[in-house]
Amino acid sequence: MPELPEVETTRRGIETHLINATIKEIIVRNPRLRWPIPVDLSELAANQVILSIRRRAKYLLIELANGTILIHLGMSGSLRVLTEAYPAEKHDHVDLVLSNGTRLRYRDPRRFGAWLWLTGNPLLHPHLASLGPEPLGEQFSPAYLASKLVNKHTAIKQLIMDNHIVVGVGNIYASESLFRARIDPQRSGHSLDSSDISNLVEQIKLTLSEAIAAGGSTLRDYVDSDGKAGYFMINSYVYGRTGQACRICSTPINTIRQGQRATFYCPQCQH
DNA sequence: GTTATTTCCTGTTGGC
DNA sequence: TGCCAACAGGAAATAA
Repeated sequence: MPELPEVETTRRGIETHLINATIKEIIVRNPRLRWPIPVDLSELAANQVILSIRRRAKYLLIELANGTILIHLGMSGSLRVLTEAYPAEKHDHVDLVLSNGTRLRYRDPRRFGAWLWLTGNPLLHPHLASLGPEPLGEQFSPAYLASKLVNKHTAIKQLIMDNHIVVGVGNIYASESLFRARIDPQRSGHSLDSSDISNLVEQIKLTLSEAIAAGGSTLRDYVDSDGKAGYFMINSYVYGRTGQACRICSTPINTIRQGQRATFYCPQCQH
């Protein structure tokens, strides 16, 4: 399931193939994603030069002179670059075709993703305007997080997954970061002291940075790959390790549900 | 304003 | 072997 590191790795992987290229057409085989793909997407984008490929939270932004294509991978989406003909398979819903024949192919079995057309400043679009800061940016600091935790009785796990507070921390990295910071995911936001908060901010940044670095080395090939492009997983401390021994203290890892989501933690290490 | 719940979708897994 | 329920999950939409 693509989290921020996967999206950033994807951005880097496709950027070199798309930047400054001209779009010939966009072939939509199935428009039924999270929202319908605009019927006129292809004619809007045709003959436009790709100026940049940026990322905001888990959204990818393909910027053209007359607008922006916004892509979200949902939870099962992936993008590949094809430099030669390759038959589309069942869940290959979209091809963005360049004038040189190269294709950006979108696959998404669960169709939780999105392809939308934005005009004007994409960062002001309703989907992006109310998002919190990027976790790897300077704006996401201990002082900032502390300001967001005042009077918050919600569990810290759910707070760091709230896009209004900080973006890009999904279910996997929320559990991992809290383990690495030795913080019990069930603690309420306001119960964290400044030391906890500094530690948590640092571990979120480190965990995500390491995953991006790992993704760059393990998934460098986004060209003509055989369909597995997109996902990778860090060697987790707690995620998915229910009942297995904690890598630090050997206590069995525990699972609970918070807000309909699985949370994994070590009851011995995390307080 | 804040917080909790529901919804979107389908491939995979486990129980019977 | 087949059937079916449960599960996974980001984030918008809706409810409380």
